[in-house]
Amino acid sequence: MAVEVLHSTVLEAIGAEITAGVLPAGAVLTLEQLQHRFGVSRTVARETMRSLEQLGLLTSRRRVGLVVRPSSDWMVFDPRVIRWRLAGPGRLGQLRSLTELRAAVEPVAAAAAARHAAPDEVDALLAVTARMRALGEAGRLEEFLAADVEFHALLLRAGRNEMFSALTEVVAEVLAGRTRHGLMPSRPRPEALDAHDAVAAAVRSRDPEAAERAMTVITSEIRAALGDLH
Amino acid sequence: MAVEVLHSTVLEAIGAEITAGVLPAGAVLTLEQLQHRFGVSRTVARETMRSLEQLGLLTSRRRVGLVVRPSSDWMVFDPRVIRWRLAGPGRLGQLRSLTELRAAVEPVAAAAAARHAAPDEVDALLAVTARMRALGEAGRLEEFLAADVEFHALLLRAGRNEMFSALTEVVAEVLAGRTRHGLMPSRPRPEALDAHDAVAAAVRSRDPEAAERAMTVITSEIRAALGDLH
DNA sequence: TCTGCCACAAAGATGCGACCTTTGTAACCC
DNA sequence: GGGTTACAAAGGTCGCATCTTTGTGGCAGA
Repeated sequence: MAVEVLHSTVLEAIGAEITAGVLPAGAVLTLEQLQHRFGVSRTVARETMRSLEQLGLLTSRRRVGLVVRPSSDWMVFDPRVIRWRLAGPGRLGQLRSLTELRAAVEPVAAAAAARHAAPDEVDALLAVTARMRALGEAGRLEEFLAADVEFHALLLRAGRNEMFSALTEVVAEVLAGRTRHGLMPSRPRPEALDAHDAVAAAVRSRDPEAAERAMTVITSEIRAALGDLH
Repeated sequence: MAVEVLHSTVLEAIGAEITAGVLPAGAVLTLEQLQHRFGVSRTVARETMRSLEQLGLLTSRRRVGLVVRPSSDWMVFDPRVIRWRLAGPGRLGQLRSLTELRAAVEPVAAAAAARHAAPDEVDALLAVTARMRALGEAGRLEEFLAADVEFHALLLRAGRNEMFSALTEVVAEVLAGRTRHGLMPSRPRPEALDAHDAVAAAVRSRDPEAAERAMTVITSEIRAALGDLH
């Protein structure tokens, strides 16, 4: 029997319920409820509670129980929270927020990459853009997505800023969520492919301003695709 | 006796040690060690482990123990991790990363605020800038810091983007860290005060571009103060 | 001697039930 | 009516027991 995933099972269930709004802010749970509902021991219930507490989804108060916190307190940068929200009803709003964040960070990260990327990172970047073009033109969306994620991950890491690097998972979730929820054209637009090439080229020629501009093209296009008011 | 902070006591201790590098990546702890070292029960040790695991500071593996993870896996957006790192040896590097992040996000957030701020938020923003000026010119750094934090918090929230809002704590930690670690002038520079006023004014007149420009002045000044190469 | 398989033990994962501490609340007294 | 007190509910901590996984060393065979 898969005895070991108990904690994460409960965590996933409750986490999804809270982020989806099934358990609204102010709702109260108790450890005992968790124990009975999932048939787990107090130990597991407590660990789950701690996890949820860390994610800002609830607070535990003596004599009261586990109180669900308002969404403004959630740790929205946590990949799990992002995944839950992208899977729930607030999907579009979440995608919009994340896209706006990307639009802010990625151009600056691209500029940083142009300054700090190591030679092998530049090579990798160029290789990925070539792969993206091939896969994109072939209409192999699944693999294109993977290459796209790799491109942005490489770029974020190349900037030598741990905060930017940490956004890799966020960007990956956004890209995957966009594809999964049918917000992508059946075939990547040539302009998008060109823009990715331009970013890689700017990084190779160590031109931060050009990298920033090229990345802005990508992000603003995505914003437009989401129907952002701008 | 304050019996209830056990969990957070252990968490703070181990978290600080890992982020400070006292416990390097690959170091191994066991639950039993934690129990003995802090005189706590297995329950508390386990909850602490889960917390640290969530923060990406370690992973637990059967038959091995609790293995410290490399810094690239840490959840560097978590306020606790940020605080620990700002208190440890990596302080300056951390401050630089965070500042670069702010430089990327805050101008865009300011533009968003100019688009979406509610009237009472505009009022609050103007009130805070006035307060900042008064406190700054009076040299009351402690209270100035609080007002500064409030200014940026208001602005980030006014943009109606939960991801930006979530960075409030990050910015607060940076500002507090800067003051605490003596990286602030004994009296805020007039240019900085003017720039804050300009941001608030741009938000009031609903001018996103002006807000973005004014905020860029603030962030690039801070970057310069940190000796960033740009 | 080298290779591969197996048994053992270490350490986490889960479960139980007990007792302690805090704190909301309602009954009670002035 | 207001303040005080006693009760109980729910989390906080503890210790121990059992189960499961998995690294490792030893033994056997080639």
